[in-house]
Amino acid sequence: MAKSKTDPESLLPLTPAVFHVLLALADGERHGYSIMQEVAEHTDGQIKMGPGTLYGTVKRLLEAQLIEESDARPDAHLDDERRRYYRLTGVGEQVVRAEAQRYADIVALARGKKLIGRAAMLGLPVSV
Amino acid sequence: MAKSKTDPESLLPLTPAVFHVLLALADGERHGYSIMQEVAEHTDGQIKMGPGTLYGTVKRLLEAQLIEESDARPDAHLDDERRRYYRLTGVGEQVVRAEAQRYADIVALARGKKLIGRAAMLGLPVSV
DNA sequence: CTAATTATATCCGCAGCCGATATATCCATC
DNA sequence: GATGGATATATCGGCTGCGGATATAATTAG
Repeated sequence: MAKSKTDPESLLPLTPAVFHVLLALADGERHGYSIMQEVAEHTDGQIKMGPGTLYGTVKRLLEAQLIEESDARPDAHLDDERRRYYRLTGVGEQVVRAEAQRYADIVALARGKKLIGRAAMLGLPVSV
Repeated sequence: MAKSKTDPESLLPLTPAVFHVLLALADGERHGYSIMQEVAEHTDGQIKMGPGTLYGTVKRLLEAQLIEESDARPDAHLDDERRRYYRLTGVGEQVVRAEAQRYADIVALARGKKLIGRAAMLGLPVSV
């Protein structure tokens, strides 16, 4: 019995842009601009998400209730009023977990076909 | 110095459809229809690539010279004249390796954020 | 005070996914 | 040997959404 529209599995696969945004939010609240930076950082600058992609994606994620805006603000002297902070909802976390698992399955498949080595899958430096 | 247009890294990230096709060809020649079947099989039926996606993608991959048509035919009694077999080119293999590595990096990141466990990354069954 | 950076937001061209549709062959069954 | 369903390839067009360009304004650095 599918739980109506909030069934995590039914939302897969995510578009890469959506996945990257959810992934950036997986370890805590962030504002839009810092999501862009985090994505660029974690992909070594290979993927640079432009503002059109980011804010469009955020809008759709809010509508789908995978993320929600937070009203928590940092200390006044660190704050920037322009910022809008977002966090994962419960469903959002389930979805990003499910998608991460799907990615892991694909990586396992690629490993089975000898396209990459074991170290690569562990995300460890080769010599460990 | 980038090697003109055939620099593998510059083609990343691949669209999911392109990646799935290259992945299906990674362990040998296949014809179009069997690529569809392999994708459906390896994703547990979650992803079903329709003919529009498949043949459009194959066409673009041929133009980009990531795959090429093979004229090798199986034994006559196993053959089906309608089939068209494809295989990865050298560049195609480099590209699918690079993309698989990129996926592995993302999975490693997801693991760092505790979204999935270690077993999941190894592609092992999670002790049920 | 000025300029660059930070930060959010919208618009729109374009790529490409994906279901619908078409066509033809292969093969099992009657 | 006819009939039907599965196999196999191919094209078309709607639609989603990515992503660069553009706009605006507050913040920070110099």
